[in-house]
Amino acid sequence: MNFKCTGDLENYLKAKYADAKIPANWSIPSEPCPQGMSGDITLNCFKFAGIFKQAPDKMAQEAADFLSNHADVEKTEAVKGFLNVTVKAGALHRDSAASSKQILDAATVPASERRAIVIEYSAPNTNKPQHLGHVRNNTLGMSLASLLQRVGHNVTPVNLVNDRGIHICKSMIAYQRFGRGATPENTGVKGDHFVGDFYVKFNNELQEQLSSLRSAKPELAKESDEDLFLKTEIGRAAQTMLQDWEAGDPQVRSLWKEMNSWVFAGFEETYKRMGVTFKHTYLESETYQLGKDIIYQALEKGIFEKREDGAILVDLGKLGKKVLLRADGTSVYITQDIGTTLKKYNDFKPDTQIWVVGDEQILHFQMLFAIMKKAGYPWADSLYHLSYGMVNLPTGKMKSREGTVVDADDLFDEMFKLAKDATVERCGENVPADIDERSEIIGMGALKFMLLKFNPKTTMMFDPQASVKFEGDTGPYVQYACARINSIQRKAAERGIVIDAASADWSLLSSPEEKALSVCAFMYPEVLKAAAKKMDCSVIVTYLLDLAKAFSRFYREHQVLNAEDEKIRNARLVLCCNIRDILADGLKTLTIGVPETM
RNA sequence: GUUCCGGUAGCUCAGAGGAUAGAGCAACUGCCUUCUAAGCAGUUGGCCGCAGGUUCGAUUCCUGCCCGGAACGCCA
Repeated sequence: MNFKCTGDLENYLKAKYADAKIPANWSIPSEPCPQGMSGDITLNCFKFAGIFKQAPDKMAQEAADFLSNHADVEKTEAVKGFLNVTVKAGALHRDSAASSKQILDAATVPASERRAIVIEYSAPNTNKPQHLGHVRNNTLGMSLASLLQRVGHNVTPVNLVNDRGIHICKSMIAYQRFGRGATPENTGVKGDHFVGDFYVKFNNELQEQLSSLRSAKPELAKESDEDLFLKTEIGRAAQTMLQDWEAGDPQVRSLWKEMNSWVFAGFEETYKRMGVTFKHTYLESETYQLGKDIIYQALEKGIFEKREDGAILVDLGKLGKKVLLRADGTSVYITQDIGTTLKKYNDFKPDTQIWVVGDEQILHFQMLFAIMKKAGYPWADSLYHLSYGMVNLPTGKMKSREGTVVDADDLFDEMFKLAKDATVERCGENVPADIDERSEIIGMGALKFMLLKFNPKTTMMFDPQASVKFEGDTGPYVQYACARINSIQRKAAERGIVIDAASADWSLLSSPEEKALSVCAFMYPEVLKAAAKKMDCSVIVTYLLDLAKAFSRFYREHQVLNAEDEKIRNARLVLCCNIRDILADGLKTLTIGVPETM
């Protein structure tokens, strides 16, 4: 999308400087004119004066000369290398917010740039329920998948559940000892929490055995918990169970299946509440064997090496050496990732694979990609780790030992309650029938929006106190702008007012607030595409706040339904509905809903 | 020790080789007989970690240093 006047300027410059080397798909980007400057849009001539071998200020002057004679332009003002352009209201709105469809359609990449993308996120362990860290992962993953899909890519979101390993055995051992036939059904406890409680019980018992061990054998007192793990009775029991699991012991497998099924049922509820869906869920228990196969094949080809003790490892040069299989042939963490990566490739033949995983695993993924490359998969170059920072609390890191872990389900409940309280307070006695649905949309919207506000790389601080506020730069602020427009539209319908986009007279909307609103709307396609390119939804969050703010200023200054006359009223109604469409599209892209009223 | 990420307003965070560095929160001041005050307007608040370098121009790029975080497991 472009303004007609700047498009004409482009053609003018191209014709005038016929021998200039103009980049393919070049166009003059229009930016909103900064506060305090006189103009609607700004052309930054520093950016393109070089193409025409002109000094920026001369370029700006030349563009000013051309544009000041353009039918759409009211006035120009060249300041150094910047050109501030005041566009006539009719042309400004016509080229921007006049059609939300045109704006929304422009927010897609050309067919030649569309890719098939597999994006893996969430990747929980099945030994305990999800917490705030997972919520950030889920939110980043689902929003990124949604964004990439929105701009035209073919996206396959997948989950990889870490459903085997020592951590699950810990919960299983504790259940065998302390479970007494309890189930999520007969206790009414959500399945993932139920299993997680036994994980805690295991650790409590382990701590007791560790301290008895340390007091019995003072020479061991200084050794770490990890080093002493196998010296405890319960630690050995867990280890034995893991070996039994790998050996396929039917009883162990049966308990494992049952406890995992409880966890899956619990996760399903959490996912449903967040709106998380996957095209496919991989289980580590089903992919680690493939990883082993790949490793043995590469070993035969001499790509990987076998150490004297039988362990298989690979030399990754700068990244160091990495063990891929232990001496006893059992797999390590990266083994299953090797298998899963190939399986995902075979299943979906993507152009690229993305992993949404925390930044503490940067080296892990560098190694994984290097291993895939070494193993001979040419597509290894297209693999991408979207790493994100941890979530801290005002008190510091979340620590399960100190009980500061913020549980996902609790958090959702809290956000819901806050939204509901706020809504009830506003409604007074007329509590609407859909209060619960509405509160869920607002509460979950506030949470997701807050998590997406930070760019993914940022180690962010989550302040539960501050998060309870739905004022300022929040999801509800943007939802509120939509709800107000919805309300206007409803009232227009009640009064029998027909909104006629085709006959809107845009020249009537010449106030600064109206023009700023349209200029901001104009930016939407570029914002979405830039966000997709950066794989960063915080770009969209910032933009939606800007657009909602522009609307709030407009709303304060101008009457819509009670406008001076019917023509102005109609144009403003069209403008408002189109802004609402963009806001709603942006929120939807972030997987955030919009309540009809607030 | 090596590598990576960060250091911008009291707090949480944007920004970006270019105009006067922004927003929210917090503090203070106004605005609800008018389409929803989850709102709007305003005031206060900045050696953009420090020192060099490149450039017409650096808070942004480069180098060094200081501070904070992370990774460097046959844990996941």
